[in-house]
Amino acid sequence: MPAFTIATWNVNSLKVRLPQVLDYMAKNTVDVLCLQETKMTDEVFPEQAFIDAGLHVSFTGQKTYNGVAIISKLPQHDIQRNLPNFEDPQQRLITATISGVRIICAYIVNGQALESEKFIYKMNWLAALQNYLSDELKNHEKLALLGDFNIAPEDRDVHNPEKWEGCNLVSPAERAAFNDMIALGLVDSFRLFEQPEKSFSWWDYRQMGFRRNAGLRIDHILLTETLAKKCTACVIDKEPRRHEQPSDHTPVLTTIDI
DNA sequence: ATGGCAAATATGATTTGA
Repeated sequence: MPAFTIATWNVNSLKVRLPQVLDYMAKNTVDVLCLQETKMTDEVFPEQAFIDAGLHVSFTGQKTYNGVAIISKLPQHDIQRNLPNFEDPQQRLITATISGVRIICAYIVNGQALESEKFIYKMNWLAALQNYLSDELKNHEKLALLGDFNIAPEDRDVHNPEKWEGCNLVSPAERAAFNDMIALGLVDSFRLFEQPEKSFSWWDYRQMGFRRNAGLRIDHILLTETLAKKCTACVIDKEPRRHEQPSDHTPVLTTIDI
């Protein structure tokens, strides 16, 4: 059974990070890379750069904010942009089938603060995602949801849980939404394996967050039981975060025998 | 208690992110 590695990376502007993404695909055995926060319209998306590198790509974006893309070594089928059940000007989701695996790439809403309009939007968006997942699972036994969830599922996913208690990204309502996805039968692939203490996928640019390991684990790869059974590894690759001019997020990679 | 960094838009200061 060949190894199939899928990854997620919030690049915080693909314009700035394109060389790093191309370099990453060239130097790593990644079959599928889901990107978030491309921050560009489809008209200016660097599609040709990926094609020239022998890669397949699908994307949906907008000016300044949001935007998602899927990069893959093999062709993509049945590409779907946005949540079909949720009218949304913000470009936050793209789905494709690659090597028989349904890949959902999501940039879940940040939410800003619990009392804000943006938090209401976050919870509504999560409810629509839950419905969408429920539908997709009816048709796809092999499904993976990858992305920036903007949710730290447990206190051990937070560098300083006392200080963060009840805040946006860790609140009970958000964690309940995360657990609703688990209740659909999805598995957090990171927790299938022994992991180092204080493993995070995002670090604040300020106050030397990365050097102090003051981070959060908010980027996740969830798998259906069928894929989880054949999952052999999940790692956070901190190397790109050490790069000059890094994204504030670093890639998470999950390997499955398919 | 506050802002601190980075990117985009715009070309100075504001918004957003998490």
